[in-house]
Amino acid sequence: MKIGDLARRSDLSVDTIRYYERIGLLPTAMRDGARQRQYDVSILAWIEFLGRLKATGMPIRDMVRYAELRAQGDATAGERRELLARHRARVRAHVDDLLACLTVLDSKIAGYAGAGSEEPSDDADRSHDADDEPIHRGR
Amino acid sequence: MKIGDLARRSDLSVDTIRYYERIGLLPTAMRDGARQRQYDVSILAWIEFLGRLKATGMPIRDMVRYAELRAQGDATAGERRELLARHRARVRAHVDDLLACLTVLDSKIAGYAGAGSEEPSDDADRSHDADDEPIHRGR
DNA sequence: GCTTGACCTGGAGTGCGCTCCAGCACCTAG
DNA sequence: CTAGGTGCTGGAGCGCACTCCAGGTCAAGC
Repeated sequence: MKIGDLARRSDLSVDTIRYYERIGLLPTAMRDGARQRQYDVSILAWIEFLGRLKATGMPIRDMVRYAELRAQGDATAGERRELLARHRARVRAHVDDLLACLTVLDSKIAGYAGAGSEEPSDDADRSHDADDEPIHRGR
Repeated sequence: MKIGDLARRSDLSVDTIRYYERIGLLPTAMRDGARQRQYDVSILAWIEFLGRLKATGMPIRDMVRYAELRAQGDATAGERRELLARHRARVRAHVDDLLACLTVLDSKIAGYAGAGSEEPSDDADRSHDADDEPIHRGR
C-alpha cells in the first residue's frame, strides 16, 4: 500500500501520516524501488488505536512514548499497561466531569423553556437560571 | 473586586481575564478612579459557566457568540437555547464516543494482564490483543 | 519622599497538532 | 515524447488559546 492509499483508508491526510512518522508515532516505513513508502495493512489497526488514544485526549507526546515502548518489545509490557491504566483513569474522570456539565447544561436549557426553535416569542421575563445576571453592554 | 482578587477566586490568570475581556467573553469592566478594573462578585457565576462550556469542549468563538447573544438581552433567548442544545448534543455524542473508547482501552489493558506495576516479569509471550503487530524498528 | 506592589496597555511569543508549499523524482498512459 | 499523477524532502505557516513582556501609572506604607 502506498501513502495515498493508506491516507484514504485511515482518514489521515498524507501530510499527517508523514508527520506521524517524523515524530515517531508510526514506524519508519519501508521504501520501494523509487524510495516511496510501502505499508502493510496491519498498520491500519495501529492507526485506529492511535485514533482512540487521540479521541480520548491523550497528548501526542504520550502516544509517542507508548509507541516507543511498543517498539522495544515485550519487556515494556508492564510500563505500557501502566501508561494505559493511568490514561483510562483520566478518561473516566473526564467523562464524569462531562456528565456533571451535561446536567448543568440541561438545567440551563430547561431555563430557556418554551423558546421554540426559530421563534423568539414574547417570553421576555424569563430569568431561567442563576448564572445569567446584569448583562454586558459594549463599552 | 480588583482583577487580582478575581483571578484568585476564579482560577483564571490575570492575563486570561484581560484576554477574555478583549475577545468579548467577559463584559467590558467598570473602572475605578485609577482606571483599574472593578468586578462584582456576580461575574464569578458567569466565569464558572464559561468554564463548563470550555470543559465540554466548546470553542472560544462559540462562547463569544453566546456571550454576545446574552448581552443583547431576552430577545435572543431562543437562539441561545438552540446554541446550548446543539452543544449538549455534541457533548452527549462525545461522551458516548469516550465510553466506547474506554471499553477498547479496558480490553487492551486486560491484554497486558498480570504485568504488575513496576515488574516487567517474564510473560514475554503475551499477544494480548489484535492491535499490536510486527513492531517498528528505528531506521 | 521613596519604595513596593498591583495594575495598565499594546504587542510579541509559545506549544500544540497539524497543513501547506516549492522544487524535484519517478511512473504510466496516450 | 509528453503530460499528468503520485510521491519525495525540508521548512514555513496556521489557528487556537493563552502567556509573557516592556515600559508605564498609581496608591499606600514606612
